[in-house]
Amino acid sequence: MEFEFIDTSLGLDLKPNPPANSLGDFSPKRGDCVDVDVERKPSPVLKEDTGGLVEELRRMSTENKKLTEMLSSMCENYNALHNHLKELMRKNSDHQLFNSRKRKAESEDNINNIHGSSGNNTESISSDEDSSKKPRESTKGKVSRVVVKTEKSDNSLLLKDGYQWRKYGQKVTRDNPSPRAYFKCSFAPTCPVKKKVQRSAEDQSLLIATYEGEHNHQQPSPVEVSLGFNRAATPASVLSPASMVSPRPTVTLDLIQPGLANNTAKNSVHDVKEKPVVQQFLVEQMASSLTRDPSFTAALAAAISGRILDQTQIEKW
DNA sequence: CGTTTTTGACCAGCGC
DNA sequence: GCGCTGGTCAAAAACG
Repeated sequence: MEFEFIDTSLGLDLKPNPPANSLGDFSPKRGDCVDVDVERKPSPVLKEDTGGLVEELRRMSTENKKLTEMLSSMCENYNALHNHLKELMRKNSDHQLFNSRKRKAESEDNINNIHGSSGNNTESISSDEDSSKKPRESTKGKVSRVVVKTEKSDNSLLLKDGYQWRKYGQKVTRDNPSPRAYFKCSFAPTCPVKKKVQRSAEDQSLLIATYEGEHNHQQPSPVEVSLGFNRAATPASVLSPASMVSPRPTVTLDLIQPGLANNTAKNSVHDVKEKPVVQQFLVEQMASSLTRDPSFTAALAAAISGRILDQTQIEKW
């Protein structure tokens, strides 16, 4: 599985005939705006026919500029969020609290919490308060807990983390009124990894996922996930398939930056295994919220149609 | 029609 | 041994 960037594009090719200047660097410049020179002299023959078109072109050009400004504003917000995220992750790595609250002589062995936090969706390290497990479970592989902040309205216990899970049980536990869901990794038949997901008793918006064992296979690629390898994903958390379908280089967020998950140099862009799940959550959440925003999609559609129209007009001239 | 989810039943560990 | 509890199984239902 080799991908360096998480493609959050909406799967829309904004450039029927892509110019040299690509949007790929996610830093929109004023120059990206299609500044159609509507003042340039049309031929006398076309003058009458194109009067209305020129008017429309002018309007679309204005609209285009407006959209570019919106995009710039969005980029600024994104950068601010990104910085905030980095700040939070740095704090989290400083506050790795491992509680030794354990029942009886049960010696906890494999608690590996290497997940960070993100702006909207928050994953954080937590003590293993669930260690009141049967001895047979403590002999299994690694146990890690992830806390994910979800929307209040999202009541599902389904959690998209890049793997394919099959739910095999649900139980209401004594210490928490919220039911606990049990999942097995179903991407590989022999994968022993299990996951328990339960809402926090204190904060219903927090989903606590407990992972047991290690995957004996690679993480499914986004394409595989989009093709239905992750059907357990809830509609509220799943990324719009449109963002996965475009093979062309569109707007791409490079969220994988050294030191984002931990500060070691080995956490390079190419090291997919080290990539924390949280980054996918963040990207998916951002893309999801964007695609769910009717005003954004409407503006996007207007921009696309404007560009296409611009393109055809330029070609005609 | 194959896969996934739901849900009641069952099992095993633990405390009394 | 009994009851409680967490975890798993498996048949039925739901879904795509």
